[in-house]
Amino acid sequence: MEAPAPTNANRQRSLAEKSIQPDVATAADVATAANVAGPACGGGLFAPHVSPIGRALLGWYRSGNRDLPWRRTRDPYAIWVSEIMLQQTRVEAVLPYYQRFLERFPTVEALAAAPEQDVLSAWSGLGYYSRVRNLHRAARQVAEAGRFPRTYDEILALPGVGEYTAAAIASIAFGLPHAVLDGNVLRVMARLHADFGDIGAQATRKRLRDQAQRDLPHQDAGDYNQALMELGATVCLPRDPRCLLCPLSESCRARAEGLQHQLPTKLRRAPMVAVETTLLVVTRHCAEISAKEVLLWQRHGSHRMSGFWDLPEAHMLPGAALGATLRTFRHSIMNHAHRCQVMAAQVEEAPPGFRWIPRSQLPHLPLSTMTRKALRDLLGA
DNA sequence: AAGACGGGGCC
DNA sequence: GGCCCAGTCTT
Repeated sequence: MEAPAPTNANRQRSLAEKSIQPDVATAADVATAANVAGPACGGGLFAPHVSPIGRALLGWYRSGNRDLPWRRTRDPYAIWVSEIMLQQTRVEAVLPYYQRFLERFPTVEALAAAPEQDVLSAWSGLGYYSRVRNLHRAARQVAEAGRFPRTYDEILALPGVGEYTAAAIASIAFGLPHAVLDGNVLRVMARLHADFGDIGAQATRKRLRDQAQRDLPHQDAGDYNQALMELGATVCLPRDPRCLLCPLSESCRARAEGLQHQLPTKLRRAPMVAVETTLLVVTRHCAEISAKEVLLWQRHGSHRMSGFWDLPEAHMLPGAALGATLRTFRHSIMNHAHRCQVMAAQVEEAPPGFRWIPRSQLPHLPLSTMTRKALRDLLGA
């Protein structure tokens, strides 16, 4: 019982928002409308109508789900942070970052007040760094406004918050009846309804979102959404659907026809591009501070990974004296497969745009993972 | 509608 | 090496 029953005010607000929902009226809508119209029903004396699928899903979810830190809070800020981190990122990858980030920036005001470099540094390694820049911007907006947005439309208006995240925050933090549509829900819905449409196409996504919305129990929107995602993450797996463990197997059309392995349909995909990269580790010993320094440059502007520090590539320092090859490694970024060669090098002085960074500073800087790999030996103790 | 945007884990 | 992941924003 971690989630308190939605208040009557919540239900009123939900109804008011129905107009922005593209779905058609369903039995669940009618049931909710009846509850709001009638006397307040405390303690679930008059249980609203819940579809068989919604009931099965909630029963399964509540009988045991993963104990995740963002499921232990009702703080909209904490839930918001978790949802941004979880965009295109696995739960296991998020866990170590989430706790640390919230300890460092425990409130939206703390995040708003923090310098950009600190925020980037706390996100460093998680990827998709525009997420954290938008999160930071949004935190400043919220702090400025003095209140956290409380409707789907207000939440959606925050930078970095799209339809998925707005529905997730609205339902999980505020109990509003908005179905989420993420990769998990897409897969579960495509199988459940044996829908062979390309899940990258808008028409298919709208169809599947409507299906998810149709079975959403308006009193338990947050748990329903999390149950659907939990099902996709632990049972309705991409390659190996565990239909024998699935609470929806009786209702699943793909399962009935033995098509679960052929769904969902995904069409487009960018071809990989091979890239040869030579990174230079240029060091010097600074007598003044009696420390080893390394030559780095910082990305600026609206380009990718703005604010991050990088090693120079060989073509950036045509005058450098190249030394030994320190190591080689592979690193893939999106559809670019880098083969990286790390070489020692020397320069007379730092060229324009470059700075000498003391080795002790490295752990506190925003560094891409490719740079971390190249600097492994200098980053260690 | 198509591209860009990180990184890691799995086969 | 390809696929997938609690997506969003910009052309």
